[in-house]
Amino acid sequence: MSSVRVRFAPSPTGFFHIGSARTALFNWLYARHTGGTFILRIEDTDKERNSEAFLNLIYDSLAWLGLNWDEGPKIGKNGGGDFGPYRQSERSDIYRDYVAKLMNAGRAYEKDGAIWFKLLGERYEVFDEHRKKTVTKVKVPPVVIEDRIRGRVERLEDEDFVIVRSDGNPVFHLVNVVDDIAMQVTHIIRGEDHLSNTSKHVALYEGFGVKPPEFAHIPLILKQNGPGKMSKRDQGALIEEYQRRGYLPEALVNFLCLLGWNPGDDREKMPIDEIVRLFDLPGVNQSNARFDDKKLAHMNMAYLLAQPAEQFVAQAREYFTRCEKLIPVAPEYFRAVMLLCQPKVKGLEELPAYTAYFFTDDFVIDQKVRDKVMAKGEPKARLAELVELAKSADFTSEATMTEALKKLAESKGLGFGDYQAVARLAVTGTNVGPSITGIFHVLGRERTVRRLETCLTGF
RNA sequence: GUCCCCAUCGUCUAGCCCGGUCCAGGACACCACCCUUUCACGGUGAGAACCGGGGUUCGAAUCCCCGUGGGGACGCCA
Repeated sequence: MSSVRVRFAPSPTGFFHIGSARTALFNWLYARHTGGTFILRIEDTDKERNSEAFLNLIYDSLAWLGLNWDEGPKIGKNGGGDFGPYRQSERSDIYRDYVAKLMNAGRAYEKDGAIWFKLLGERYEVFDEHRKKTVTKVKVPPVVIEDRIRGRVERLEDEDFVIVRSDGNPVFHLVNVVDDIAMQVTHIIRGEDHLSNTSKHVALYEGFGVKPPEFAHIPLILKQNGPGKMSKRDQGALIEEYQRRGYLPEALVNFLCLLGWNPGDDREKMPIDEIVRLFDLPGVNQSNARFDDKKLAHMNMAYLLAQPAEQFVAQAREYFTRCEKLIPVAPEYFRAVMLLCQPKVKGLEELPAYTAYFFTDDFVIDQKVRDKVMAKGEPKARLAELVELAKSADFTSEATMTEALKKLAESKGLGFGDYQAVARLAVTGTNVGPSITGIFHVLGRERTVRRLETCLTGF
């Protein structure tokens, strides 16, 4: 195990979204790539907005994405570690000690009931037009941030800032830095929105007399439509939504890592082991990336298509169960239906509607399609021929059905196409779906005959 | 308003660090054609970009400066 220690430090104050997931992912990838340690730390110092439900959502989402943590709150196989507790709400004593250190060193003072971090330098007052008030500034040299992705960044941090609120609770900047020191974090990989906080953090490290860790500020994910970064309120922003809709986590992870990182060549679909092997900080981009749900859907389809048969069936079953669409049928029948449709759908969420007619005779008939099919050729005659065929044909496999239907068409001097549309309408009610002979085979003789006859009778 | 970051097809991006092999490559999306049993998948092809202006250089997508545009931060939120 290398000495690299990275952390993902979410706060349970809202839904877990794409941006957080990618920050977690990049940290996880870096830890796995370097053989280091991935720490999960819960930044729950905002008592007003914390919720246990959001906390559980973080655990669930990370687990679903496969981002296991080595140290952190102990959940299942994850967690534990020598630097706990890993919830900031349980670390008050530690913060108190560190604040005392600053006080003793003359680097913190009390004002208005709060504790402020003290910058070293000559003080002067100035009126801030934007904030409409007079503020005390300190003459200090700019803070230098050596960022692994941005390079050298300079920023002036010239005002004292609050580190402990008047209610006694420490603020983000303080606890973030204290915990990173206490947990011996070596690399801080976080969103670029934190870049301007970093000058405060570097000042605090200096105040504690500790060399800051490596910083790596990754680009932000921009919302698909409209301006600005993606937030939890945006369309498609929530991880739980993808989970609910039956997206494959591998696909989402693969898509996410390509937002702001690339392997340096044209490869896109890669197994996670390969991504771990290739991922490194120099490969991370500097510019923000716009979220594209079409590309994600495509990635999901690619993964679905490549799924081994039994795994796909299991996933389909789980999805049907979860959204209460599972109709009690023989497992072999369910399996046959799913495998017939696997190459046809873009996602698991399409499956229930796409396969509905396999599970009920009372399926919806698309009237537009019906009118169209019935208006062309001699659908009634074809239907009658199909009924006879279905009564006698060999339903053993899709191939035997195809053979039988081809033979019928040939004997009438017609083509496969002359039967396909009307047959499909009769047994499925639509004009889209898998191979019609595949449907016959899966449906079996009894159902096929019944549906063809019903349609014929309905003329 | 101040400060910080960024800038290649509509989108994600390769190329940029180490200037010439780039009249800029791939993927998604879009369009056409092929395959075909409908719809997809797949295959082939088309259209589509170096933000603008200055410099440096024999030569710049690549280096420098300015402008513009995009993003972020300016809380006793995280």
